Amino acid sequence: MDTVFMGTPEIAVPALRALAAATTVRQVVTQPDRPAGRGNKLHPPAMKLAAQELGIPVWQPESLKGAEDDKRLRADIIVVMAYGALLRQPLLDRPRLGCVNLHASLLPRWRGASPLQAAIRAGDPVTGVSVMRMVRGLDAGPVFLRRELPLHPRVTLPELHDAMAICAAEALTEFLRDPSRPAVPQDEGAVTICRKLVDNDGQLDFTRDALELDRWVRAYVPAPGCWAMAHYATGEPLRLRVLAGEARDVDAGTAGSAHVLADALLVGCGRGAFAITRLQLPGGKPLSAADFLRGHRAPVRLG
RNA sequence: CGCGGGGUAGAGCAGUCUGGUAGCUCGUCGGGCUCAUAACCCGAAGGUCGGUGGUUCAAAUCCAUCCCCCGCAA
Repeated sequence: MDTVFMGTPEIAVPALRALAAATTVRQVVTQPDRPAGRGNKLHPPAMKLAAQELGIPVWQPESLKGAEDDKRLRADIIVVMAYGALLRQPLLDRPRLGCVNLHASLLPRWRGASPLQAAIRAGDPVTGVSVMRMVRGLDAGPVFLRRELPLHPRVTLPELHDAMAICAAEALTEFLRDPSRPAVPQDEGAVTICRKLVDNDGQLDFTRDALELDRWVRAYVPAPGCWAMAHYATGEPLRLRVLAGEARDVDAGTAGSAHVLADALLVGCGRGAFAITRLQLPGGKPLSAADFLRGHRAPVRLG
């Protein structure tokens, strides 16, 4: 069977390997090299490097507009995961067995751009991968199969990311055993949406329950990252990046009031207290709270 | 040439503007106190101040250049 894989970031790489193991991948389509990082140098997407390693031709079109007839997209199935652009109807209609999307949630829960973060932040006990037929509309197609992935109580985004990448590869392998299987429409009444996250989504609100802060930090590290303004008795406030922490069942006063512990910066919350155990200052490296408190004065309030 | 922050003892920092004996907190080591301790007291070791060149009687500090780290924007 001839296939085409479309995807861009690291999380989709194992799925490409799974596809290459089960079919003949004629073409990998990924986003063009983009200026990124310090100095705005061009960086190739992770998928490009993986495809080159596998000896698969790479195509990086700026746009797929009018590319429906391109012979590089000739395939029995096109598999898409985190490609980074919408596919138009003529392309969706083209492959004999259709276009198949791998999505990192148990649809219809968490349609959209940040399903991993959404699952951790919501405290979902289980998430997973959905394999679906692509249709017009955001992650709205009928689902061929789901593969579950339990969420450990203290899981962080990078851990879930890596597990999800493997899970997606396994789900794709399972799907390829019978690509003609029936697909079940999603329950539109159960749809939840997670939009693309921006920097402001990471500003911690200490009037919330400490348990939510706990999930919030685990869900957003390292991107978009959680942060809070640190206010001092004197001087300018600083923006603190909060890299790790945990809810503690102690009384730490009003929401936002800060206290120095041996191993943490304890902040009062709307309910309970949140212990920041790892953080980063502007321009600095990540520090344990203990290291931070050694060389810096302690803030009196966060928020 | 996208914007900005930083490199000083094992760790985290101050000192740099205004050149003139290398400092703070913690850790480490030794000793003391204690039923005991991450507590407290006394003492010690540990740094070519990121590299190179320049200015100067004198450079962590001023100038030039290079290397490395971090954040933002994309």
